[in-house]
Amino acid sequence: MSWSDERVETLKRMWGEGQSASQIAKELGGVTRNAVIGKVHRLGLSNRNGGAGSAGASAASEAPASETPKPAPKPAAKPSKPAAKSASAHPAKADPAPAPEEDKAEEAPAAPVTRIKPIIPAGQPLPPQPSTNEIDPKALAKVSEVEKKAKKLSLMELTSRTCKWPVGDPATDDFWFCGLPSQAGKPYCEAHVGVAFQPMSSRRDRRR
DNA sequence: CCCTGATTCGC
DNA sequence: GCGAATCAGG
Repeated sequence: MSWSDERVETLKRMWGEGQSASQIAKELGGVTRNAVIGKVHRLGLSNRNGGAGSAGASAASEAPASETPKPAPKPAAKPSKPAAKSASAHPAKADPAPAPEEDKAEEAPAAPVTRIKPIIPAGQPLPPQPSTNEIDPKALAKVSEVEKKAKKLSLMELTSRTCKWPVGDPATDDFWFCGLPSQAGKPYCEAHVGVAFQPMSSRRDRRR
């Protein structure tokens, strides 16, 4: 397999979308993630800058970017999920979130999305915006989505790499663990890691 | 343990 | 130029 123009294009696109090298390799087929990474480097787009031509030119100091101009209002999320405290306090409460349909440019088989979630106000292109953070709304939305396809594992079915996020009330029959694949040493899947580890900022105190 | 990207170096 | 092996995190 060689790096045909098309393949390189796909590589660039996916890399730009923030896809991991292994994902790209899998998509392209016939190459390993090493090959992908190697190519990425050779193309000089190892860093996620690439974009905006402006190659070379001054490369002295980087803008500190004190504040990201994000006009996106915060739709008072409804976080009932507990934030991992010190080293105890396990979350054990789940509220019947409506599970909004989050749709990306991924393969969406047949998702009758009737309700669109206008998180982004301005109707601009909105390319793969890295977004500094802003996990709250998104993370919560993802959790809701995730809980829909959670494997609902029982305690004994949990393995080293299954998400151990508890859902439901342990006192009822409606209790299970997420069970989705956790990634690295973390006890939770990506989505739950997102809510478990709050930036320690955000709502100082909750209204109650 | 699983994953990530980064780098090296023989080809 | 290519990519497996290796390195260095998480």
